[in-house]
Amino acid sequence: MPELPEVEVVRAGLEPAVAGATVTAVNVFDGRSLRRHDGPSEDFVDRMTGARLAAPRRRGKFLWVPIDPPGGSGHEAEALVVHLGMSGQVLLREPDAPRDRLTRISFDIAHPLHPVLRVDFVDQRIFGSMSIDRLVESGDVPGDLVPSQVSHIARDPMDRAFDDAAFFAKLAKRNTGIKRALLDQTLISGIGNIYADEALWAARIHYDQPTATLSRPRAKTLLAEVRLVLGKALAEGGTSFDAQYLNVNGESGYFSHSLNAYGQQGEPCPRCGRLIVREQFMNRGSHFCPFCQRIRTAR
DNA sequence: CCGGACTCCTGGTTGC
DNA sequence: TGCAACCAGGAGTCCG
Repeated sequence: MPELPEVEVVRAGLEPAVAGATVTAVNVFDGRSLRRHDGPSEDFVDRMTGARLAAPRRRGKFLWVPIDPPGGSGHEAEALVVHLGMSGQVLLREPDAPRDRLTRISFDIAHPLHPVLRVDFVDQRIFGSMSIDRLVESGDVPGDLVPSQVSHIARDPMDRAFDDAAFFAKLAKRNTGIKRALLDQTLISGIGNIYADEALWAARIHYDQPTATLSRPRAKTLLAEVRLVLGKALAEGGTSFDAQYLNVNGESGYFSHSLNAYGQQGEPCPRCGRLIVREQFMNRGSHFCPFCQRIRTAR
């Protein structure tokens, strides 16, 4: 599932292609991908056609491209918001390249510095979406704008303005399990099931350890491991990235060959050799080492 | 505030 | 071989 590293790879790859480009045509093949757009498909097409695109931005798993609509000034700031959901991909293609069967939305873009390109939004399961949204003040950093539908999403741990101390304080006040907290995008964003399991394994913390009983040093270790695992994935996603084609979902985008816990049930724990277990938790799988990762009770 | 259930959805895999 | 059931889960909403 696309998590922070995969979305960041898309953002970075998209940037040189779309920043400064103009949308010359929009095709909506499946309106269900506009579920989060406030208006019909025609409205989306009308407002995107002719729009000038700025450099894409990201918070957590949300991606957006600020747009300058053809109308010009007087209009409030807007952005094309992209969420990849479970299976979304953004592909940059030559204008005449064949389309993926599961392409839901497609844009033709013209750029003053390079040839016309096509941007395809491919999404098998349609949990992802595109929408036009207005930009609002993020609230903590003046002048920092985010789409209104992203305003409740916390900053992600790779964000310079992420406040470690505030995160630890909120964590301590929560009355819940640590994995639930890691997956709560309003507390810390960008982490999904894969990297949650990986970071918890690295920090030797059980997924259901109550947040209130997690000592400050262990919480610090966990946040450091979160950043480490996201950073590694980012580096690997970056190396396999081909400037011509952005591929989000493919196995290549994930550093599946370096997973220690996720999907490793039945395999020996790389640290202690005991078998990794998979348990059902929060309607999904939780993978962990039952020896390295035990719930610690406060004494 | 918290957690569980439910919704969106389809391709690939499993099981009979 | 054929087909149906099952599984994957990000995020929002609703309810107890």
